[in-house]
Amino acid sequence: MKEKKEISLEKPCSVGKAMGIIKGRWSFPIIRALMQETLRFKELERAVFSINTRMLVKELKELANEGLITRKAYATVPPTVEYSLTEKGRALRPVIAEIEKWSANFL
Amino acid sequence: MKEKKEISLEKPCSVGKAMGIIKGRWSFPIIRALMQETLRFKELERAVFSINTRMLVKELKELANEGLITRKAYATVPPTVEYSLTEKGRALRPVIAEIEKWSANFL
DNA sequence: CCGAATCCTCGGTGATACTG
DNA sequence: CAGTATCACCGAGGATTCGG
Repeated sequence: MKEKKEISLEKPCSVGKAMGIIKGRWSFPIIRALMQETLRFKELERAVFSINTRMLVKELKELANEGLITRKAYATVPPTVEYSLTEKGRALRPVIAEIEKWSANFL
Repeated sequence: MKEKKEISLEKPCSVGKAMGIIKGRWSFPIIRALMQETLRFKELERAVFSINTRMLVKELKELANEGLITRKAYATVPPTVEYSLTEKGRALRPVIAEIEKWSANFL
């Protein structure tokens, strides 16, 4: 199923694979929003400015698939679903920190 | 000129702008190749595995435009063009380092 | 050797309406 | 509230050829 292309993005230097995961337009914004606290779907939709439902769903699914976030659904009415970062996801904090540092210095 | 869309990618958190620069599929591979040494066009084409001419030209232009790399042409025959990182470009080293660290731990 | 110029494909993204 | 379902678009990316 899916059978992604998985051509060698470059030398075997691991950065390529990582970028393959966090390359999306919304990956970092979402991760960043969850970095502070667990959020529900609607809260995320508001927190990540200008994203729409479809993209949010899609990204959340991908991120969950990569093991960066956890989806927890409660059988309440109305439904409640909470998203939070996994260890793997939280481990991206230093990466984001470095990017922000770079942005601050050169942008 | 150009007048990029520049809609607010997310909250004003700077990560968005940075990602806008390094999001391309080839940005990091190229930067990484140049991190070690100055390279000529053809050398780059070989160093960045599986890239093609057009993409290399395009990316180099964009990166030069963003001030990440420097293009230096010599009027020799045959022509010689060397690309090297600027300060701004080299400053991405810690970012890449963090990504590699993350990759090593979680991929 | 170093690109510029074309043509084309495909997936990421967006808007909107609908459902459990 | 938390998604699914469709339709449509645009630009990044690729293959190839041509020029200085």
